[in-house]
Amino acid sequence: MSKSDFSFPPQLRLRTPAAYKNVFAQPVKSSDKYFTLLAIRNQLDHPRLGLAIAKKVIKRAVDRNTLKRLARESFRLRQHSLTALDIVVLARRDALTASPEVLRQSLEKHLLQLVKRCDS
RNA sequence: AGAGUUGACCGAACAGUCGCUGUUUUAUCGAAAGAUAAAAGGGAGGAAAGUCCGGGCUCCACAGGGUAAAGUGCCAGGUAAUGCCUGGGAGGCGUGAGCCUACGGAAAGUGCCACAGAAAAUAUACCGCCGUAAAAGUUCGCUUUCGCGGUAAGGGUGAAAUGGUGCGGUAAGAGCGCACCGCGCAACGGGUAACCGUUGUGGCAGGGAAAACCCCACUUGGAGCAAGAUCAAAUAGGGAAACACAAUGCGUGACCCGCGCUGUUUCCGGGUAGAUUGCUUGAGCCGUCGGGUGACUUACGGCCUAGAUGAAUGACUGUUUUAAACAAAACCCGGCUUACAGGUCGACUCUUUCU
RNA sequence: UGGGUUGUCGCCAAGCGGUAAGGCACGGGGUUUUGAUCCCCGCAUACCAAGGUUCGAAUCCUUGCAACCCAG
Repeated sequence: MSKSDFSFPPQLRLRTPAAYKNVFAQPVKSSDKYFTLLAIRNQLDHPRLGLAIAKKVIKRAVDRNTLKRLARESFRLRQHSLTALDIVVLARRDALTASPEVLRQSLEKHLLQLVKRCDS
């Protein structure tokens, strides 16, 4: 966390299947009817974000992209309050019908909760 | 003014802040590969969709031929190619502009047409109609019954019944004859052709269905960028190329004929995870002048217009006819089909009114 | 992204152009002291959708919509 800006370079993303597998193995969970977030502590000095928006759950490509953007934006603006965590965001079916404002609040809440739980 | 027909186009715009992703330039670090920073400039569609067709590209197979299978189906042209497009013909719909059509062959063959009906395709004879032998009855006109023969006008069935209408003709009838229409054949004329017109002639024979099998003509090798290529930890063992070639057996990507293998010589790596590449300059776009009825196209000039890889276009604020539809590239093109708020322009038709 | 398969009552399913079997479930009745079993009756409700071919389509053709499988 050397930078003080809100950028979102490739280092802050999960990039390999192995990294995803690691998160899915023994995660700390936080979920509601819109999203399920999984997290695990990593060995780096910054958080990383992964997205798993299933085609089976969200049918249309436009909706999938919209949800991904929401999740990235939320992560980007919150990254300084997050510790060294690998986070994966899973979408659920109800996220399709919810408004962007509700989804954003949901994501913020989950991120804060994950930080609290991983610390404890 | 109203109601339509048709061709083409747009697909919220602008400004600011914070972010994402390629490209170029500069600077710093570095032996290099490259990394970081700054600036400039680029960054989803008309359908990017469905994957219904056609190609490019790549690998496999491949002398070539035959069979099968699949597709297409009026004619001509366009095109890289097509099941697409254009023009023409024929049939149908609409007052019209215009629109629609899987539109070859049913006398090459096989099969099918339930129920009903006499008969569903070699026509047949149930009720009728007509003639007539015999018998019975008789008011001597004829009637009835049962046979035989003729007939396809009428009846009823059915989705569909073996040319239609009229006149003649006949015992009753019948293309039996005639006229018109329809159909077939031939000649001539027009047209590249599909086809059209005119004349003559036959004398009516064989309904439907080929999106039943099929016949005829034409087309098609198989798989797909997760194709494939390069570098290359691990692991297992040989692998590759060239030349020659008889039999058996084996293999062979629809099948068969066919084809390949074994022997000799030469060379040395192999290929999983992963990385790089394929990856965007292309049957490209725009314009002008010619050619063509048109689809399209010759020549010339100009332009570079996404290339990601857990996968980029977003968020916030402000203004404007206001809360902006359908919808997201993943190798690339040409079509088709389907979805779509709202809007712009051109051409044409009909109705009403006015001049 | 590419390749392929399938859609028939609430569920499982048969159906080879001629008016949609069967089983389970469900409802009613009978048998039984009661229940199960068994028997009888019913189930107004089903061919994924829209066009086309045909006299007639669940079946043939075209287009679309869903669901599922495979490669990775």
